[in-house]
Amino acid sequence: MPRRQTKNRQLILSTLKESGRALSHDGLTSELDKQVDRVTVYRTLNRLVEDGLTHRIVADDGRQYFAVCEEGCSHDHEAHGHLHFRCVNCDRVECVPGEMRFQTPPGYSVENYNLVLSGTCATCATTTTA
Amino acid sequence: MPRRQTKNRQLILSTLKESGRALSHDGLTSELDKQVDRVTVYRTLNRLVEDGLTHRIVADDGRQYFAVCEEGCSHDHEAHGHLHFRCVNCDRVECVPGEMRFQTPPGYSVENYNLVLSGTCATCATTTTA
DNA sequence: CCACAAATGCAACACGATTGCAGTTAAATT
DNA sequence: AATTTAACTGCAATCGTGTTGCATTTGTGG
Repeated sequence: MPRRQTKNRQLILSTLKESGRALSHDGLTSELDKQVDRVTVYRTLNRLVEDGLTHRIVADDGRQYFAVCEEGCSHDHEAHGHLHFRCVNCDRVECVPGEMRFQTPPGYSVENYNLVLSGTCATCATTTTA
Repeated sequence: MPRRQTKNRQLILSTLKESGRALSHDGLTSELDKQVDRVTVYRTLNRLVEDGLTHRIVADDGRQYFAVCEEGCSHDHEAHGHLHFRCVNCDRVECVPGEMRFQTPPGYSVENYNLVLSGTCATCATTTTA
């Protein structure tokens, strides 16, 4: 039961890669010109995450965003320690440089990170009157 | 249009306080013995967050959890910089001591934090055979 | 005590995400 | 190259979390 190299899989992966940021299903399908079924997109993304080619970010709006794992991404599978920023105005999600330090209580094992900052990005700050 | 001190509000707040951790709507209503309407719980929690008495955590499962603001919680409103840990087994959410350092790109303004680690808590690690 | 707006409860809705299943297709095997 | 088989697709239906509209109830300030 190996994985297949389908058109959709490649299309979705390359779209994510080209975008250079994290896309929601929504944002992804709109870039895909709606040629792929909604469910297929969901399933394909889940497979990509399983395969370690993509990582999943659950943002503070409760939605999932997906981004390709950049080179040198030493973290395994679904676990990613880097920070993300989500603009509440344009809903774009990007990585932000940074690190975090924490002390997990004894006996606890951390398997996944989900670190999302939200606010206004530079583009929206200058564009909007607010 | 001031806020009212209703039975539900006090009940929910005290339940949260007694629990000592962050509860989901689900977990909250089950502790409430189902005497309060679902929607009322949602709305009451949102009000408590607005009033700064409670803070909202969107965990990596996409669900919202609520916890009372402990004393000395200097962060304002909905913004909270502390880390949370969610056990994937029992779904409990707790605060974990720690700090984080990050450099927001110039022009970006951070208004909210959402930092959730997930994994297995000490209790579940010893209880389950896994 | 009374008026008025806040809070409640019910129903209905919105939306993200998943599941079941029949039909399609990549890819391994001969 | 034809065959076979399991992965993948697409459609419909479903689930779960959270919200909204509206009539009714209930605090609370004057």
